[in-house]
Amino acid sequence: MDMSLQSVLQSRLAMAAERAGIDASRASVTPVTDIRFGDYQSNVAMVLSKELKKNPREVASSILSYLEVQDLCEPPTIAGAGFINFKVLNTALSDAVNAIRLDEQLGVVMAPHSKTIIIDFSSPNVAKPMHVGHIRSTILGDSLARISRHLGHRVITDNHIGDWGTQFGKVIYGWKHLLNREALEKGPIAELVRLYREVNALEENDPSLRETVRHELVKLQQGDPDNLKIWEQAVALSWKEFERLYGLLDITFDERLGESFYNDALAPLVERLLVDGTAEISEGAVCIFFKDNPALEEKPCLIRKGDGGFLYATTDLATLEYREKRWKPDSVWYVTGAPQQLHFEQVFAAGRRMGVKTDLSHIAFGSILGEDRKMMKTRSGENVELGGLLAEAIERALSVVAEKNPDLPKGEQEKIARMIGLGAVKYADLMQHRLTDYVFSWEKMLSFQGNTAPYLQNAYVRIRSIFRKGDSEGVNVSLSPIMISDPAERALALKILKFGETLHSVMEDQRPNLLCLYLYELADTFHHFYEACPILKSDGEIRSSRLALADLTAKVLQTGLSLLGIGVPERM
RNA sequence: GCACCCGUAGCUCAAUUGGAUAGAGCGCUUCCCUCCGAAGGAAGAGGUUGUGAGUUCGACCCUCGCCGGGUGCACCA
Repeated sequence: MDMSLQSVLQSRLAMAAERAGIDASRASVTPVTDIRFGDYQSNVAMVLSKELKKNPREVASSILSYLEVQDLCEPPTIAGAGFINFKVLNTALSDAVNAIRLDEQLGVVMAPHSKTIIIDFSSPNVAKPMHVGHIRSTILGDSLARISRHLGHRVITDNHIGDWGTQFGKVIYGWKHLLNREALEKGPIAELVRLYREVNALEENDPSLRETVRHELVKLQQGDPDNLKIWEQAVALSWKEFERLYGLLDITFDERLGESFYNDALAPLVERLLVDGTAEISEGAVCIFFKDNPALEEKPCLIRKGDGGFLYATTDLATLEYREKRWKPDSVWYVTGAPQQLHFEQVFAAGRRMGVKTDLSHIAFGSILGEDRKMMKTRSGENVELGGLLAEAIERALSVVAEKNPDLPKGEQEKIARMIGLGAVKYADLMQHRLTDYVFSWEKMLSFQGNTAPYLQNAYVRIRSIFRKGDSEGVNVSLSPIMISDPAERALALKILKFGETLHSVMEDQRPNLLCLYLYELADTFHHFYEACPILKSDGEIRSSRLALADLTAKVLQTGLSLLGIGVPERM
């Protein structure tokens, strides 16, 4: 499968335009906005009429006079201001859907140039629990990685965890004086957090302690063996808990190079930039100024503090250099929240100053809000922990499954509940435009109605149940060629053909919400088909054709959801 | 003060990147289970796309000015 129906029409149109002596490079064909106009439409004539200084309808008609598509559709028409409309023949539509059925990629065309893309996401902090703040980065980053890979790109996912912060002064002091071994084994991160808080409180009461705690941090940074050992254990214990959550979410990383990995590179990097004149000292700090960039003119990028310490940006630049050298990427995507935009503008500008040519993107996203429309927090004002949140999602899903399907064995109910609960959390996040803040609502994300994961999973389950039913009743459920004739079949077939294009449009702006929208429309279109066209109750070729169409729909649903990191159960 | 993001139906959000009469879900009003899962479907009400100009065949989308909300802005990450 190398050409979709849409792209065939597009290239025919381009050929016709060329013969008409018109620049054909921008000839594009898209699905119609309204079924009354046919199946596909093109607005080339209107786009080009401006520069040709001709009437758009005239341009359209001159293109049409050279257009040969009689094997694919009815004679194209000119409508409105100069749209060219296509109504695909049932035979051509049937052929196109049958081709997709036999294609492992379901009609998805590989990206013409495979790129190396590094995706930097999730990045929790050691000795702290993962919380809602990490949800979007983790889910969005994972989905983008899956989609990029599916389109044939070489993807490197890297979890740049915060394993080298100032918090370690407190953690180490606490470890030495206040550690509860038993608690550490039961819940490592909870115990590390307790140590951190307790030391914090002690410092409040006894400011003289502050110096001692700071000294523990300095010792760590200077390589003190005892402190290093404590640090290593804290990192390892934290990783264990992170991995449990990633396992639950079915998310993996190719690399896990945290901030500490770049420690040794920081001092030489700053020195080098000072020597070659990229950076300069200002008010005691080492800065990179951007005098040629009006937006950043007064926003220098600080890479070393007055006291000699390094900053967030320093590590990011060292990381960027390392990645350049090791992977020679075409793109690096940083999946972090919108508030960090200025920071990345500075880092990217500094990177370019250092000669980095790679395409660097900040894949920004909005915040998760509580029902009160303020940043989501617990009642006591703390961050909501991811582990607890996922557990609650599964628990809520389980009670729904147990209620609706009490006959299923307990073990299967739990398995299904995991898919529904985790799918709901992921989908609620991904279905929205990434830049808008979104309001977290259990009720909405777990609803079986509307644009939710459970609704889509249910559409899949419903199709599977047709086959189970057919099997049990001895109906022949073998699949034979799809023959499109009914309007509901046409609509479903056209929607299925749109799958590949949708994935490419997601990549244009890193927006999985377009895939969510597509899958929802697909499920919706299937339900129309399901109402209008009896499947098991029809006979012969029509039944096997409709079964095949339903089966193909299920495959696209399953594949699409898997690209969002969401699984489908066989029943629910 | 400056910069960035966002203002779309009562609520939560879309809109194929400048295309045809701005679409869904929730909620509301009516219908449809002797019929493949009603966990579904059909129909209806609901809009000056914050606001005022501009650009053009055509604007939710692009430009400029306002209004309202959020976030960030030199030694945290």
